[in-house]
Amino acid sequence: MDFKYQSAVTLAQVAEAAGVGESTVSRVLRNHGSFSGKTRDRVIAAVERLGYVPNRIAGTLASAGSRLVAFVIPSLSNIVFADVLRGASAILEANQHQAVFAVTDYDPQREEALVASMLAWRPTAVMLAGYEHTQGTVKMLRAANCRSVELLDVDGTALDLAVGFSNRAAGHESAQFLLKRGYRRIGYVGHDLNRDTRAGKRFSSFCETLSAGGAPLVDCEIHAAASSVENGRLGLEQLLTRTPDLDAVYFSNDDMALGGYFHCLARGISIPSQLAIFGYNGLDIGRVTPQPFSTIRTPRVATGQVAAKLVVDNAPPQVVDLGFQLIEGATA
Amino acid sequence: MDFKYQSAVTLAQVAEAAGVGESTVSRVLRNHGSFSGKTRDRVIAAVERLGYVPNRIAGTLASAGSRLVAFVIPSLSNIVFADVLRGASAILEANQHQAVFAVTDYDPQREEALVASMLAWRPTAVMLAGYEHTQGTVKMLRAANCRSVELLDVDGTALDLAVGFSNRAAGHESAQFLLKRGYRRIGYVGHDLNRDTRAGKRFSSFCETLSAGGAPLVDCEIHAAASSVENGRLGLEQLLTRTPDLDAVYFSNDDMALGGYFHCLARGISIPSQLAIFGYNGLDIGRVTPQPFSTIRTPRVATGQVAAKLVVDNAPPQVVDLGFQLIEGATA
DNA sequence: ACCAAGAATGGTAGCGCTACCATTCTCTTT
DNA sequence: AAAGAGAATGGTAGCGCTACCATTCTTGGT
Repeated sequence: MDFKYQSAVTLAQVAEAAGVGESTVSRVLRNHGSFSGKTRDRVIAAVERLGYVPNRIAGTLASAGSRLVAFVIPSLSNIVFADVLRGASAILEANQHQAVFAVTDYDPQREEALVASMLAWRPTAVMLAGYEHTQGTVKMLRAANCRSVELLDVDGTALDLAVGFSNRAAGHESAQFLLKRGYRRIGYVGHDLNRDTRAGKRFSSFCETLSAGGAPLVDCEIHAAASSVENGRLGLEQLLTRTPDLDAVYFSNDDMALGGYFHCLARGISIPSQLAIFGYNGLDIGRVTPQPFSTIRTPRVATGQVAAKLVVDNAPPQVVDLGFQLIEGATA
Repeated sequence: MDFKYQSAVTLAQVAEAAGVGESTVSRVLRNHGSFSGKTRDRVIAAVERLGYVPNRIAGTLASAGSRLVAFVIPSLSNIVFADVLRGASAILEANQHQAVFAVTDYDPQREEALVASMLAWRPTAVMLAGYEHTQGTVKMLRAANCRSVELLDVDGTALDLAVGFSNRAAGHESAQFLLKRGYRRIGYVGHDLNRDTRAGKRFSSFCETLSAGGAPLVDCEIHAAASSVENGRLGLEQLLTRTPDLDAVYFSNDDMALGGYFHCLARGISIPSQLAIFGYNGLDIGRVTPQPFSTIRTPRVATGQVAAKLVVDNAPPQVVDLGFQLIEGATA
């Protein structure tokens, strides 16, 4: 079987059809430089008649500006990244940039390989999740003459640009909130922390604050798998089997927390009197549950927007901390 | 401010550094054609020493094969498309293809504009949601020498390739199921059907089957907005305010149904004895709720995988119906 | 030692555009 | 009417690669 790409209509053909030079067509199409109204009309007419679609590959090669922005993200199922992508792609589109993406599955080695293959497209920028990258990734990014943006974290040293919020601070504030509400026997249900290092940062900071507050973490249940509602439910079930007398549980995120919430509903555990639940992310769904979730709302869409804005503006290296918002809710 | 793209290392420089010709470097890098082991080693060494990253832009222009697959999808927030993308991108990556995407927000005009800008990258294929496109989109796609895949629907005439399942059949089976279970006063809560035409197909087919079964739809509440858990909850609330004596409600999808489920939980409406709930999509979350959802599970990830496979194999035009699975659940 | 046949390599013409420079065509201005 | 400024246009050299062809080295067979 044979591939054949794209109608063979080229700029040269348009030029001939319109009876003008190639450079004139190029100028009209990019609306750059000067040309008369008549000429423009003839060019446009020829373009429409021939159904010409400019070849950006050639254009990019000639002008050294790909207007492509590469996203190398851990997962697509996780709404967090979908939100970031959504925020970013709106801004990028408005500025004639295009998003390309690849999924690492939280694997740093895959990240490295994917960054390499992305770089081959000479993107304007590469967007990555967090600060934890392989040496190879860092080296490539430094060598490449393109911007990089590290997303959803600000606890670390940025390569170039970074946009997000402090996961340490989030963990800290979550712990403080629970302590202030009087919970003392606190547990944790989480997913694979080696892979999701941002969740790991929240967790360790959470634990430190609890200890400092005189009520160190009582027990935790960590599934070595991706976060999901199901794992949250299973995790809480196992945690409570082992340690039934907890009065509050901190979840690695709202998906996990929702699973825990369902477990409580199913078992008739009343929230928050018998058991308090606290999550992370501030998903929309947590506002619609019978009891609104106590959680931390993160500016995910804004993270994408700001990141995209910095890139299209070619802003100088900087770290933008967008902060987060603690939602008191009714589950803790 | 000035952009500067990528280290200026070119294949020619690698060739010089390795003391071989350009074509030899190209052959080694693509592992195509013949060359000696010594030569390969010298080339590889030079590549590593210089930190050379091949320029795919130039490569594509020279070889007329972009290995880019464009996704023009309605939304990223909707897990459905994220699932499709996930399935597809795994297959594409394994075959050295790259996914590029753009979001239409369910607007056919935007779809047209985005398809045009995607075509400029001379993609191997363009992936679209459903069959409803503007004339302009269809014309471009026909003219362009690239494959197209219409996803998540098979009720219509495909442009080229199509992968999905029948939304009409889904609506039909949902109605039959509710009728068989003895529900007679059935309502519907949905989101914007003009935009999500696949939901529209399910709904109309659902209604037809109900009527044929002697229990025509009693009432419906349609929000002219995107589907969301929140709109599901609000929708059911309004529907029940107007028509309290329904015995079952069909939702446009599981997100909406989950909102309805939460409404019932909050109001103490017992499911399914007082009110039955039936959804669509078979989201994971519906398996973890205290009562598993009655719904139709759609092969979303598989849709992406199959679509990608057809594209990388350059399969002849065809429509692949992946079917779906009715989940009896406990909510209807 | 000689000759195919094939392996290994190098040279180079594009791919379709844009950037840059050269040229031609208006108009004022004096 | 001549000159100059600026608008409008065309020609063309690459951008960095790959495809193709030409050439040069190895082989093994006789």
